[in-house]
Amino acid sequence: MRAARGNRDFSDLVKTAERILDTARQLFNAEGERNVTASDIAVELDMSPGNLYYHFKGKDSIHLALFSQLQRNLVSSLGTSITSPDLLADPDETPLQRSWLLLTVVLEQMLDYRYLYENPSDLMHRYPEIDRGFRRLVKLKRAACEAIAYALLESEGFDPRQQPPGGLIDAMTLALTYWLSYDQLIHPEDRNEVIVHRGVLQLLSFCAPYLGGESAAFYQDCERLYGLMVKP
Amino acid sequence: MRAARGNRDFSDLVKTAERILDTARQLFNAEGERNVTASDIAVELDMSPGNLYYHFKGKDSIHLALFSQLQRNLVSSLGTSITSPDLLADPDETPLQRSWLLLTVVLEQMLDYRYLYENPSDLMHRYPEIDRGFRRLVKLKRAACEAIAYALLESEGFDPRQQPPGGLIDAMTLALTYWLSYDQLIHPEDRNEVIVHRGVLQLLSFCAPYLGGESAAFYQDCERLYGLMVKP
DNA sequence: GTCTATATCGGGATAGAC
DNA sequence: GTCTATCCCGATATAGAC
Repeated sequence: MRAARGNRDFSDLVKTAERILDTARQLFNAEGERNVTASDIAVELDMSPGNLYYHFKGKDSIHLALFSQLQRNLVSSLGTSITSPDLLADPDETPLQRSWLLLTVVLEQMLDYRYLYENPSDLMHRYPEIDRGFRRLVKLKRAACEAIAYALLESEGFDPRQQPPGGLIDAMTLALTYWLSYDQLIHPEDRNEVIVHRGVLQLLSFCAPYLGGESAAFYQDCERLYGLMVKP
Repeated sequence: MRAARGNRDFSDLVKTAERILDTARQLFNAEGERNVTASDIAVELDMSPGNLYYHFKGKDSIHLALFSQLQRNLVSSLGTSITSPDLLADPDETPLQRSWLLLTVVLEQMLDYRYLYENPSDLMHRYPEIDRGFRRLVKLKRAACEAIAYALLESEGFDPRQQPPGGLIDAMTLALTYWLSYDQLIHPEDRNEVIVHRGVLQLLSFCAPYLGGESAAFYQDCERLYGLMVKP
């Protein structure tokens, strides 16, 4: 009985901290980070502000904790595509299909922390750690985009020693950083899945002019889907 | 003498209001909008907070005034490319050269109000007018990008009735909205002119795969310049 | 761990003198 | 038009009881 109680207390501690982070993240996404106060988070959790400060020393430590969550997620998903591109070379899948999957995962991870992408420079200005981390993440994204572009182009007979077309990598990285905000501007009402899907297609479309052959068929399917989704 | 005095007072009024807007804009750009208080602006102008409130009813009205400045500028520069594309058809210039000039002007105008582009959703959340206006501006940019893309592609024999390649217009609009923030992330130390120049080339590069012929030569020059600028 | 109460601070905004 | 003084409020943060 005593042991059980001890376990429960410990798991409660962990669970409370997690619940705080989760609720904070959702509020940030919904209301905009600057408009959410520590008390707002506490209220949403039916919890006193004092109690919240027991777990996290104010919004600052919440932000740092949330950011390292996102960082872990993205490093894990983006990292594999760069460090071990061969590992992903499943013979059952085309490079295009693998890219499609990777980009979908990354955009979905970003979606959970979208508040970070809506006002990046404000948060970067206030938290040097986030500043450094965000820049690192962009570099990581850039490397991943480069890997994807090379994989796609090589699969179409592009000479791997050649420079990729000018601006291609930056175009992809730019879109992989700001797509969520941009699409939200154009289609404020659309559901998240639609936004992610459009983003993936947008990303892949940058390589389209350089593709021909088998992958082109897959891409045609994508574009057809895209067209269907945009119209209504 | 009395008339002169009256004129001076009036021009002082105008000048003070202008000076406030100008200083506020520069502070916003330098420190980040959320980190600049009304007092900060007053201090920078060697002026009391009370006096500032005489001219503008707080940060709110400053923001609205600054935004309509930007809006006027962009509507004027972007508008002509859409409403009267023929007017710009100076026989001495290629469509590529005209596009280059237009995009340079637009990015420079944005640069003066870059704080708006660094944390757009925060400002949009707080000011409904800015929300509506910003979305309108994005639509306007999109229309201008479409006009540019059509002009470039048609000059290369592209069938005007055909749909432009999927994602091309959105790629350009995305870049024309977020380029300044993105390049700042990658090259924090670079001067503004370099950032603008790189942005223009990035924008034009989206149309590059579909170009061949005379304009391609001009574009080659651009890319050479681009390469020179990125290396050091 | 959780609560209530309270202290503190900074920015927004106004009043009234000059 | 401009200044000084002051008020107000909301958000952060802490103290101490339960």
